[in-house]
Amino acid sequence: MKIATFNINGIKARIGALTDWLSEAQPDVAVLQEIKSVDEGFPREMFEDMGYQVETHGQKSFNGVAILSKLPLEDVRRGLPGDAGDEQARFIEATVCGEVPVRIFGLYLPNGNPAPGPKYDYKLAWMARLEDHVRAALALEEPLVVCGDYNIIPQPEDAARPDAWRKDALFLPASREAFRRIVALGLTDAFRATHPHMPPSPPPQQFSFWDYQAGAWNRNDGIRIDHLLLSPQAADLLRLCEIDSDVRGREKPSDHVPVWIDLAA
DNA sequence: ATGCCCATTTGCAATGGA
Repeated sequence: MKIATFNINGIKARIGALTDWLSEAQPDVAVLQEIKSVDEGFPREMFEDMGYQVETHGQKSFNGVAILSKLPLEDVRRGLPGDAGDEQARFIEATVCGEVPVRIFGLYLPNGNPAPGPKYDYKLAWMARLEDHVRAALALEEPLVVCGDYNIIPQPEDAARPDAWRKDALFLPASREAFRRIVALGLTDAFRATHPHMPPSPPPQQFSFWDYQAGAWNRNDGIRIDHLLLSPQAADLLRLCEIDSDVRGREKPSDHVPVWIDLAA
């Protein structure tokens, strides 16, 4: 089962790039962030015609998440529990009914800049809610994939220029601590698990985001902020995790690229 | 040190992104 996460930065602007990538990559499940569309505005028929079931949780102009799946989806839920007053569309979950059922959490974690400030407080509060929700899901001891745009640079090796991010909400110590607390519940970073750091020959750096500005892509000035975290039962099925970096060099690209796993399920 | 670019908006300048 191939499961991909992809921040598309606007569905209207990305219809061509997304359908091209889906056609060639053929993921069973595509978890999307920043659709920047209300549910009624999402071109669902286009993806249904490609064989996908389409579940969206959108809002006007900003944010918005979706799950496209070639396998049946069950128990679709929208919104991150823990704050009934939170109106930002940043979370969707569903169970993919393959040979082995896999629960998928699709998230678009708040950016949090500028830090400190109310936006940063919202980011940390959102992460605390995510931690609670993941803890409860892990208690079921089933295959679970918690994936999306985390807006977190976990380690210095996940940025081309880590010093440039020291005071940014994506790399502040409190942000990374909150991320580590979630991982420490018992999740495995699929990319790190399949691309282990083995000094003195570390693997080449790979990123999932390059800013549109200042020729970041051409200079490979990127960061790795899109992650797939796996429960132990999902990690047991992990075969492969790769980043489709070449997508960033195409026409009208998103500033993020797809990251995907292959599970033996 | 600052801005660079891109997407969206009951749009034509402002906001959010990271």
